[in-house]
Amino acid sequence: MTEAPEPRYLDIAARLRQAIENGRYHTGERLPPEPELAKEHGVALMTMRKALNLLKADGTLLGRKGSGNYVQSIPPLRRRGATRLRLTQPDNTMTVLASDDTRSLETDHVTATVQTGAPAPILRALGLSEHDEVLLRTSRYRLTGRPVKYVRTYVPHTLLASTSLLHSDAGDDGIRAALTAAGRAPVLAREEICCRIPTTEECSHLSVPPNRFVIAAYRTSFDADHRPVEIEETVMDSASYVLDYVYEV
Amino acid sequence: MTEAPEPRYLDIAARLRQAIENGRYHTGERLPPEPELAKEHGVALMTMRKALNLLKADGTLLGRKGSGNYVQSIPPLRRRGATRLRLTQPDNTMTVLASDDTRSLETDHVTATVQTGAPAPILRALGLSEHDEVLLRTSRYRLTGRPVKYVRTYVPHTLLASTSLLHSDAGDDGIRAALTAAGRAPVLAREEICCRIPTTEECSHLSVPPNRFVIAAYRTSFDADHRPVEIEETVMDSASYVLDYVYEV
DNA sequence: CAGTGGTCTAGACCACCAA
DNA sequence: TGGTGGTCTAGACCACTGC
Repeated sequence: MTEAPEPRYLDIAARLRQAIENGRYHTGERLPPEPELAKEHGVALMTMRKALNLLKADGTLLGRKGSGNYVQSIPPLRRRGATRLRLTQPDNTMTVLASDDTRSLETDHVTATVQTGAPAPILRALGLSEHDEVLLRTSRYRLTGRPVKYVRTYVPHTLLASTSLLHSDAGDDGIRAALTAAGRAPVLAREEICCRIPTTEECSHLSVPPNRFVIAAYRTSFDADHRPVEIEETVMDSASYVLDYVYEV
Repeated sequence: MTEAPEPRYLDIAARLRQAIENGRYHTGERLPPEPELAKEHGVALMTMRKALNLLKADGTLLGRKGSGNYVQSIPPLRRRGATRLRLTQPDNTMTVLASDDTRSLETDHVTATVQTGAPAPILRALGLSEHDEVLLRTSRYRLTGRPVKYVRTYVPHTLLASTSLLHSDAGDDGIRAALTAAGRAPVLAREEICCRIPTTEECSHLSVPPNRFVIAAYRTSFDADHRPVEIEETVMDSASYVLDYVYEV
C-alpha cells in the first residue's frame, strides 16, 4: 500500500485556489510577490511558479510581468448554438454554469480576401480541391479590450463572387444574406468542437498563455440540398466561453 | 520595433511537434532520453522538460516514468448531441475534424446511490433545495483500457423512487426508461459545455496530466412541461473527444 | 531606480521500469 | 542494476512596471 504522494506544486495550487474562493484574496487584488509566497509555503521559487502557472492556465490568475500576479474573475460569455429552439426553451435563467450575457463584444481586425488555398480539412469538408479559390473572412472580438474570440469564415468562391459583403460593417449576417440571395441559403448546420493547445499565433491573437487551452468550433452550414456552403472556424479563449446547445431528444 | 523573442521552450515544442508530424518519430516510438534531447537542442534539461510538458498536455506525447516518452496518436471519439437530426444530415463522412467511431467503450466503476446533497449549481438547475434527496449514478468509460470519460447523473429522488434501474446492466437508457414510465419523459435537452483544468480527483480518474484540460458537458433534460428531470455531467479527456452537434438554422 | 514576473541553468533525489 | 522521467532546489539574467 503505497500512499499517493501528491506533488507539492499541485497541493499548493489547490490551496491557492481555495484561498481565492474563500475570499482571502479578492478579485483584482495583487498576490504577494512570488518569493514571498514560496517562503510562506515552504518551497523553492521554481516550485511555487509551477503552482502559479496552473492557476494562470485556467484564468484564475493573471500574471503581469514587472507588476505582479492578480486575481482574475471573468464570468464567461455564453455562445449559443441551435438558436431555433431558444425561445421554446423553458428556463434560460436556470443554468448549471454561470455566464454573463449582458456584455457585448467589440469587433476589430476584420479582413476579407480571396485565396487559392485553405487548410486541407476545410477544403475536404467543403467538397473542394486543392486549387479551388475560397473566400476568407477573418475577424477578432474583444471584451472590454481583452481579445476572447477569433473567427475565420470560408466560403467557396463559386458561391460568392464579391468580397464586398464580407467587410466589417456587413458583419456576420453579410455572408448569410449573400448566400440567401444566391439561392443557397443555409438551412442546416453541424458544429464540431475540440479543445486543444493554442498555436503560437493564437497565443498572441488571443493573448492567452501557451498552457491555456482554446476551444475550436467548426460550423459547417448546408443548403436545402445538403451541400456545404460555408465553414466558420471559431477559436475561443477557454476561460472566456461556455457553449450552449438546445435540442429535442 | 522590438522583435518578439519567442521563448526557447515554445520554439522547441513547435519543432518537436513538427518533427512528429513529419514522421521523424512514428506513433508508439520512444523519443531519445530527455538529457539527449536537451543537448540536441542546445538547452538545459529543465527547459527541455518545459517543452515536453506542452506536448504531454495535448496528448501528442505520453511520458512513462522510468521508461521514456512515447509518441501518441489517438484519433478522438465523436460525441454526438442532437441525435434527432443525425439521419437527415447529408455528409456524415465529410467532417472537418478527424475521429474514429468504430471503437466501442468499456464500462466500469458504476455506482448508484441516494444522496442528500449535490453541488449547488446542480441543485439550482434541478429546482431543488439544499436538503432534497437526489439519485446519483456515476460511471466511467474506457477505451482499450485507457479511461476517457466520467459521467455523473443526477435525478430528483421524487421522480425516481428506486435505484434498481440505475445499475450497470440497465445502462444509460435505464434512467430514461424509468422517467418515461413515470410520465416524465424528457423531450428537450440543453447542453452546457466548458473546458477547464481538471481537479486532482479527475486527474486520477481519467489518468490525465494536471496540465491537460478536460471538457465538462452538463446536459439538462426537460419533460413536456419544461420541467428539469435529469442532469448528466460528463467529464471528458480533451485529447480523446470531439463534440458534434447538428441543428436547423 | 527598485521591485516584479518570465525564462533559463546546473545540479540533485526519488520512484519506477526493463533487462 | 542501470537508465528513465517526475519533482525539487538555489541560484542567475532579463524585460517590464511603476514610482
